[in-house]
Amino acid sequence: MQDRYDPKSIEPRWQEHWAKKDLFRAGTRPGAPKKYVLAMLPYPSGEMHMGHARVYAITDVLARYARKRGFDVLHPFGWDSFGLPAENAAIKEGVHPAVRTPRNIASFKQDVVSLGISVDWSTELATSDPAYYRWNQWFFLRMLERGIAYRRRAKVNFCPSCNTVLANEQVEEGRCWRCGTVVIEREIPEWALRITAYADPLLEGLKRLDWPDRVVAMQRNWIGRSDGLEIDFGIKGARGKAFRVFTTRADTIYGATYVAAAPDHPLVTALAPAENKAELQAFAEKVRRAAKEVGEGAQAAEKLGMDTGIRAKNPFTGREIPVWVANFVLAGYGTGAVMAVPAHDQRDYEFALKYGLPIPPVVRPADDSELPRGQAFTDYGVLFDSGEFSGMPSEQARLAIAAEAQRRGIGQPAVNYHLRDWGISRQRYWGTPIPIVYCPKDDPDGKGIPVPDSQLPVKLPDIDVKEVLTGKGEPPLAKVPSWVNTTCPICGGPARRETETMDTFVDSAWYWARYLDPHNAREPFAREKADRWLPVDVYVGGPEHAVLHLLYFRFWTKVMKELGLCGIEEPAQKLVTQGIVKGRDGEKMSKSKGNVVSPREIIAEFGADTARLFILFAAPAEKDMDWSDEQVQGQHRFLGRVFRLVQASVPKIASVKANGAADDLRRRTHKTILRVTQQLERLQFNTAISSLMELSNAATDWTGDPASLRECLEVLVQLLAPLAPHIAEELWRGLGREEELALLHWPEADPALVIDDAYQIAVQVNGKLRGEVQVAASADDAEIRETAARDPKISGWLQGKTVKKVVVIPKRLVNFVVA
RNA sequence: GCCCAGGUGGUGGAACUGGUAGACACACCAGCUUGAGGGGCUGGCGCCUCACAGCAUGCGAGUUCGAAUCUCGCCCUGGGCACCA
Repeated sequence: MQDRYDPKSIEPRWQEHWAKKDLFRAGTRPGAPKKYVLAMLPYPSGEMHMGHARVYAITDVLARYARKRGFDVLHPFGWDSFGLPAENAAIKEGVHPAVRTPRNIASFKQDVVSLGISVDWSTELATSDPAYYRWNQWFFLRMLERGIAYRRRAKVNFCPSCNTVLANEQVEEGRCWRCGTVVIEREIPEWALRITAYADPLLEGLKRLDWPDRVVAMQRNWIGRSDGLEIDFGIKGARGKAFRVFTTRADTIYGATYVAAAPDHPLVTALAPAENKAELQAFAEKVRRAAKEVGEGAQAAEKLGMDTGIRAKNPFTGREIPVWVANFVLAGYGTGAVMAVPAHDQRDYEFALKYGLPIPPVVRPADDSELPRGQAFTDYGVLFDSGEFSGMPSEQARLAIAAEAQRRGIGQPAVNYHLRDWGISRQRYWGTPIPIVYCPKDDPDGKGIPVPDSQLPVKLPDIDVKEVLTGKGEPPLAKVPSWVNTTCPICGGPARRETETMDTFVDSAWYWARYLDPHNAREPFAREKADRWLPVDVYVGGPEHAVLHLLYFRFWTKVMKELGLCGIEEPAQKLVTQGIVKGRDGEKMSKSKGNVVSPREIIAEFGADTARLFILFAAPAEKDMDWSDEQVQGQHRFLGRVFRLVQASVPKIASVKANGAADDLRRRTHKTILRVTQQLERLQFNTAISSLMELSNAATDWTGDPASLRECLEVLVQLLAPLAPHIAEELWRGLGREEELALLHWPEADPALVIDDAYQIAVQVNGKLRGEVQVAASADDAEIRETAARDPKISGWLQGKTVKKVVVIPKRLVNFVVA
């Protein structure tokens, strides 16, 4: 043991020891229960940042703790190495992504190692490796066979800066999630995955997960299921034609005074009187342009509309009502047309007010209060002026009216979702090629012909970076004729490859399953391994993925189950979303603010153990935290104190043997085992560290039996091991122990020592604290009451009063209620 | 507007299923240590008080012997969604 706490010399030594002995390899305890601890797949930037350090500190404590609890632990690592940053850097600097990426990985990996993270590196994978992405292609082909993957021509979100299409989930307030550029709408053919077919299972599965409420709520909102009725509003002078509308408030149908359709609704274009057509077209064009320009804050836009001249019939009142086009009706949701009930829908109300349309109320509040003035009454209530349904409560009327519509054959129950299918085509180079070819002979419509499995992987071609990665024009792969031009798998004639690549969220949708079997060349992973290791027990990562990655990876799991690859419905049982680490100024760390604190710098200065302890101590895992240099030093001082404590104690305790004394220090020691165990189980790392500080303080003050001190220090080091593993190893050997600390079984609390034989209990008079008394654990209520009443401080408060009631809570308090 | 999370000392944060609010740290103050540059040790530290008492967990009610914790109403902060019919 060295004479001074010097992490710089201790830490690399133990990191080397762990690696040499291969201590963190999964699958080495076949009979033991498994634990799969997973950190979200990082993009390999050249250097780890504090957010990463926080994630890995958390997963590492859990992995190390689980190993010491006897679990067979899988704590894997890999790289999300496809993606835009590498490609953009290539455009700027001319360095091929395939050159830059391995350099970045090596550098990042060194950071992970130097933080002391107990990774099983035999699992390591990189998504840009053809051995990995061939299985993306394989999954795509399986989905194609099942109709889950399909080609569509749709309006898509296009980021002009990233020069690519984005999925719905990748647009935030009308802007690109990555670069913040306002997204524009384009109509481009693309490949999409039918995630909407899984909307209900995705919704259902949320109920059984141990995930943070906010993430569950976000997913639920994102999926956005709404239950309602689709019903036809017949059109005057057009027999058999009708505006089909979707409503969740069928109970208000007697108040529907007009139909509002999306400006480009096909029936409007088809049926509007000739004299209105030009104007309608101009209106539609105007709305389209506004939508494009505004992008965000769309609700602020003024409601605009135009009477189409078409007349429809309200199927319940039988009255003729006008059909308007309105800028607030979305072509892509529901049926692209709504029945407008101005008295009971705020949007319809504002619109009706503006254009002078009637606003007849048909639902009144259930409590007989007045209908609100100047706005719509949108709550459920009781129907009136609604024919045979008058007097019915809304909840009931919704169903009754739907049933009647169904009976008359003009409507049926319908469900709508906010969730859209996942468009995965990207007009970029550094991603998985979509395994499709187009043959003019066998595929004249350009639907796409799947590349046969035997030809997978379709590898990315090597390219001249300057020529191909220009950031402009058609997709980069289209500029590589030698790659684009291929032969048709059906006729063998000339054909062209699909030149777009897959969204990188495909890569991260299933990497966690590939970790189980990263070198399997026959299948994505073996079923038996899936059965052993899945689902992930604890998944740790940033909350920013609440509706991106975390939705896609749930979807992918359901598909994998359908394909028989695994038996699980949900990929991760427990999710921890760690808070962000802010800079010294309390602002989010960013290069432009110049407030970035790098883990490298902290490890170099104070060591990995200090960095880990600080990160874990500063705040509960899910909360944001501010960087504080003072607190970092505090943790460094704590480790220094523990180091000196052990060092100074060694001569005193070297030769003592345990003697089973039940003194204060031993009690404390065993209570601490119990508490820290519970705290780690609950992921309360900050209080676990406080408990260790308390124990260390108690040991420092101890002047009693050296045997108790020895046990205390050994336990202290054991409990510290998952949190600050390097110093723990060093001290463990310093105490003369030779076992592999990282695998050595977690200490157990002696039940006899965690129960005290006397307690300090609080004494209250009328609920106010008036004193404390010491009572034996064996004392019954009457004895406790007596002892408390006799206490001089208390008796003063009781003097001359009548005791009406006494509440005794064993081990805690006595409360005298007096008058 | 809707949905989530959260408001506790100078600061980060503790407080088991309602039971001694402020653990553990940081900062600060006083003292000790004559190798003062992020060193070690001892003590103090919610507010108001010399003390006793009193007041304190965003605000206001309520339930209870007893509320940071439960209920209702409001305010504020952070995050998400947002013309979704």
